Amino acid sequence: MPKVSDAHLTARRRQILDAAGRCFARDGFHRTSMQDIVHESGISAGLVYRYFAGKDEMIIAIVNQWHERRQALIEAGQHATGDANESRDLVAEAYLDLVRSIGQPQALEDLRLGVQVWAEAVRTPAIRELVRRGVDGPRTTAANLISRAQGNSAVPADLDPDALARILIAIYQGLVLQTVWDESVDNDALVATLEAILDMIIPS
Amino acid sequence: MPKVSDAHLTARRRQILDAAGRCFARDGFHRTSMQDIVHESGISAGLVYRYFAGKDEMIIAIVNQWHERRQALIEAGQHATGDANESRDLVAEAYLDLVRSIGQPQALEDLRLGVQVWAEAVRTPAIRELVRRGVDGPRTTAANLISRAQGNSAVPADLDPDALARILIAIYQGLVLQTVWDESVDNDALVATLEAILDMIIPS
DNA sequence: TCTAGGAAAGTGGACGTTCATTCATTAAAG
DNA sequence: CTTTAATGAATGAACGTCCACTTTCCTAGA
Repeated sequence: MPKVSDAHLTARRRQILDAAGRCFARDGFHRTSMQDIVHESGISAGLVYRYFAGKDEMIIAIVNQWHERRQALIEAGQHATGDANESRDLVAEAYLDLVRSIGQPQALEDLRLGVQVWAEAVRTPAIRELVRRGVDGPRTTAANLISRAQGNSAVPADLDPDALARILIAIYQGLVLQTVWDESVDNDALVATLEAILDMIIPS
Repeated sequence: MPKVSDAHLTARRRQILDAAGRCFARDGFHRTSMQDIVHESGISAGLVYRYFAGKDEMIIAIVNQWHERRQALIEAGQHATGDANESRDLVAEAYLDLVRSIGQPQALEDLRLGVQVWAEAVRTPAIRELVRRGVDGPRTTAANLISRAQGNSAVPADLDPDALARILIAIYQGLVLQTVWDESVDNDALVATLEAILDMIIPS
């Protein structure tokens, strides 16, 4: 059948999604018009609707893509050992790497997009579910690790594993906000201090 | 001059602002139409423009109001001692009270609004300045307190005061996000765990 | 190897709707 | 009776989406 290659189709889809991502990061989901995305992508208006049913579907796709990237970032930090029973040091280092990545200039656009996703999750149930699922995995992993460490008496027993996991994630989220508002935040100092704190409450 | 009382004017202004706040918390700034606010407030469209030059000015007013409320919340937690040189326990308790307030059901709408403010700050320079200013005060206060505590050797010297202050604020911000996404988050466990952590890194 | 035909890729102006804002007008207060 | 508060239909711009149309590419028949 006369079609174009599959590679071309996925490339076009990515072309649109990348443009949409840039627009959404810059202006938010609802201050970005379809025309904006059309201009940014260099593609005609009509064609966009061959790849996405509408703006809402594009937003969902962007949110999915964002969480996939986040997941990849977390897994990359674990140095690809493939070990399901991660050690404390491995997970802690992956966490610190994640916090370190906040300070990289090339990550800024991605972080800005993330903040828009977080705000949209407040309003749209489908996106809220995606965000929750994206956070659930890392949280459960961390909580299990902390729980195990408590068994070894390495972590004080009065710390609730799930609560502590939530707090660690909260630190990441809050630092993303502060960095996005003020690029001059000293990320190195944050990481060093966070490392010191981790050593105090979850010694290896 | 034939006018209505000043009290009436400020009441009307608040009537509009309250309605706008409810709409913005529910739908975000840019999915809320002026018609929505008009309906929610029970006031005619034209009258709104006697009190606010336009939608943008209303958003600014809402952001200001939000930070004033936050400031009041923080000061209320310090039990009105009026002491400029706050003690560690006083500030720590104010901080924990602030985190505790996240769990109060009647605060949810306010938190949802806050998340919208944070996202808008990414895009709009004027709002970003307001948000930064709102965070700067508490951060400086906390950093100074930590710095003083380090002088007394109560806090490890390898913790950067400003970084630690940022992390504490980040915890608040992240927990707001998580609570807004999932009301069933166990706030009591969070506060208890956070209290234990505070005792470890900033002993009194 | 060449070419006609069909199917999908791609275009961009048109469409109905919704938006923020205005203004001619009425109601009410002093 | 003058001044201001208050109304809400009107306005034009901008929005998301659609669709009639053109271009491009693959296949089939010679």
